[in-house]
Amino acid sequence: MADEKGPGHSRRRERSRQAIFAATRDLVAEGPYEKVTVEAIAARAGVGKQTIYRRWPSKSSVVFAALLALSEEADGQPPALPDTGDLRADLSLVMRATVEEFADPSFDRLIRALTTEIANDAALAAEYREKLARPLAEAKEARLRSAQEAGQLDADADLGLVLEVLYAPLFQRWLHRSGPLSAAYADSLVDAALRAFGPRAGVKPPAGRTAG
Amino acid sequence: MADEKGPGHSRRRERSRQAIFAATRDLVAEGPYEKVTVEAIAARAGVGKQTIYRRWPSKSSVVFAALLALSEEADGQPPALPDTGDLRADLSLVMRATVEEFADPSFDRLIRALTTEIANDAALAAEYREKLARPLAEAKEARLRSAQEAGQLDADADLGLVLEVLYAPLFQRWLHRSGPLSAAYADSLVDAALRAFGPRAGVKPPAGRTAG
Amino acid sequence: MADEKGPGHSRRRERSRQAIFAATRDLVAEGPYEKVTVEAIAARAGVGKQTIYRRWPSKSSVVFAALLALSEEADGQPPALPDTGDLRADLSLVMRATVEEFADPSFDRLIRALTTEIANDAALAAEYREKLARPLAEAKEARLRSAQEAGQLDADADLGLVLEVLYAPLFQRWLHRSGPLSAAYADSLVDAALRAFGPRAGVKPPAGRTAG
Amino acid sequence: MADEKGPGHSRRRERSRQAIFAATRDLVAEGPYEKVTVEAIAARAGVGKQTIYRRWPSKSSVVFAALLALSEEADGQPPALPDTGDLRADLSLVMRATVEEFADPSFDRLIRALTTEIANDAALAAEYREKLARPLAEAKEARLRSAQEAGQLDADADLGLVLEVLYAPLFQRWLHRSGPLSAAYADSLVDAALRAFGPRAGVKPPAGRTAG
DNA sequence: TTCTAAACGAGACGGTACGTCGAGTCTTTAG
DNA sequence: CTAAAGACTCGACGTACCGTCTCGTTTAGAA
Repeated sequence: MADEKGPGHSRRRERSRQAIFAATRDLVAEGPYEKVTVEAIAARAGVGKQTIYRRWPSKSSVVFAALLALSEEADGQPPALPDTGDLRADLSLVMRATVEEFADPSFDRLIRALTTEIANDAALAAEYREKLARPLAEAKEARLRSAQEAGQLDADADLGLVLEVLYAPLFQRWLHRSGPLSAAYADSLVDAALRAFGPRAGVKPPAGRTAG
Repeated sequence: MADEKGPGHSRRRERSRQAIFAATRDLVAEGPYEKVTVEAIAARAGVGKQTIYRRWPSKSSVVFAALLALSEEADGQPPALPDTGDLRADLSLVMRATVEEFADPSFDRLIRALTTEIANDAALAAEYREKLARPLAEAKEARLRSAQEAGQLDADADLGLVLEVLYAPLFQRWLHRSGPLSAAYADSLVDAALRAFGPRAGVKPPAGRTAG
Repeated sequence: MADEKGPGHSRRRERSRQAIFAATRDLVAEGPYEKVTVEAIAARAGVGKQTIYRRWPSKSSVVFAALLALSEEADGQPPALPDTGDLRADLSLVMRATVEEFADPSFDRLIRALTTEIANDAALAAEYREKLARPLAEAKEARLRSAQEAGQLDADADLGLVLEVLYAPLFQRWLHRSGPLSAAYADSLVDAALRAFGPRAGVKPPAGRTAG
Repeated sequence: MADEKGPGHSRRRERSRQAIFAATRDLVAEGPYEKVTVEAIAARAGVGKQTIYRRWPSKSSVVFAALLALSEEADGQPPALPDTGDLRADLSLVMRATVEEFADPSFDRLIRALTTEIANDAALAAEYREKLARPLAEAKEARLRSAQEAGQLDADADLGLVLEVLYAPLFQRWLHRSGPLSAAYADSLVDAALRAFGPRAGVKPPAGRTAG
């Protein structure tokens, strides 16, 4: 599964790989996306263009791989969300953190680049879902499942849908710059989600709570 | 209201304008977005490149203008949503229609191009919100307000937020191809929105409905 | 002979004609020839492009006409060369004057432009010969004929050839910048021509000089 | 002597260089000079435009280099003129050959293009003198010097001037199309030059002929 | 003096070529 | 035997002019 190159050119290989990723990330974070060219990446990484094309088929792929690696570095362990038992508080915390991430210009540019590449390339989109979106979604769903089991969410709730109702409005506002991204906005989305998917009073009492 | 070009080779001007828009739309709808070049547009429109650059500063602008014009043609009158009095049914209808639009490959490519251009150009994004998104949002909010007045939505509901909860998940699924866009999905979003923003049972009974 | 325009918008016509010529000459004299464009001429002359194209078929023609007009202005009367009776002195004077003309940067650029246009356009070349070169050559030949009759040139000398031997080396040096254009050089050409075409000693004694 | 490019993709480089030169020469020889565009050269050579611009700064330079290369190919050895001992005959031969060259339409266009480029670009003119004109002039002067030593030319004659008197009239007639280029014309130039620069009878008897 | 028709200035138009840039490929040389 | 270096083909970029084509606007002469 690992790279496991027979001889030991591994060192060099890995060094240039990291240099390419770093250069890519810096360029994306720094400036306008049209300045992110393969030539600029190669130059900044101190690498030949062919060393890039040997490994990735297109600029999109490099950018994508660089951002993917970014999140993989951070995630030695799978991402986990806080679980204090207070679903509303935990969700609010996470949503507010997301809002703040989007406010960082570097992060903004990084994600905007990623989104742009993904939007027009179905293969990349699939890889994105597999390697980035899904693990994150699973971590989030885990927290929701815990809440569901604790009767804080409707037993029938589709947890994927809950996540969409929470995050998609945030994402869309950010992408289209169609409104302010504030803590209050984050909370209002948490409120809406909890109203939509919270326990339905009197109708479906949480399992195992029969003896009120 | 009309073009009313004071002086002008108005005929020619308008003809080439339409040709440019048509060519742009065709190219975007037909094929991969990287084939949509200013040269291709000019060639297909039977127009000099300069005629394009004289009017728009960038490819983004032309594409945007072409799609904008598309919607302006359709909208002699402001868009209006069905209002049968049955909010759930009306929303379901509209959401299902949206789902179907996204299923059309031409429309898909059109909107994907628009989204991509907008994502990386704040000025274009502003124009998009002003000229395309807002009128549509207002029409939708009008329908929701009618429902609110009829007590089918909570009186305190932020109608913009309701729209986001309805549409953003749909949009995100489509953009990221992260799940099927089906009628059932549309309905589940309507359900969620109505649970989140429907009248709060027993708390705020709809005005004037005391005598059931 | 004259333009014989049916009606007579002559004043305006003539004004713009002069403006075009002046603008053309200024542009040619000022700067690099590639900056001499029809658009630049029209702009500087305060004239529409069509006013130029209505009268001349190409940039070459305008430039040519402008320079032609320049020499026609000067030449109310046909050009005449000094005839003091001393052929060597007269030729030296004229050749030295030519050398000095070529030293003037404006004149240099003017003639260089003219030469360039003429070299690649046989029709223009014909017009040049007819309207500019021939009258000048005839004036010069007249002076030579006078000398011939005075026995200062061989009676059989081809006067056209004499002029070529005098002027062509000068012209070529100037065109190719292949050597200094000096008064001494002018004189050495006069010497050579006189040696080549002067009276052949003892063979054909000048008429009427029998009694030395 | 060789290009000696430190590193080098020499094979490819040389192949494309030759292709560019061939294409340029063909285009110049074939047709009107305004059809000789960098794009046309690149297309015909099967080469990217950038490969041309990487090596030469302007169309002029390419054309010049192509024609220069043409003459360098021919001249493995330095050019030499016939020396039969009979100066008049040798000059007549060479001048007549020149006249015939100018009669060839391809050669005519080639030289006309070269002349045009050179006339308006002092740097190119310098290179032309250095690399094309001078070697040729030196070969011709060598022949004249031989004649001078044999007493067939005046000992004081400026050989450069002799060449100018011989060739400049020919060149000018050709450039301006101001008269027929014939064998007779060539001979009349030889006659004139020999009269102008031949031994001055009785004044300076040729060296080494003391014992007349 | 008013009317009429040409020529006019202005400048947009369909084009061609410019010279530059970047994508992705290919080749050479150094390590 | 891989990687840096960088030249290569290709094709789009955005600009400059070409020569053509309307547009109103003078303007001079005829009515």
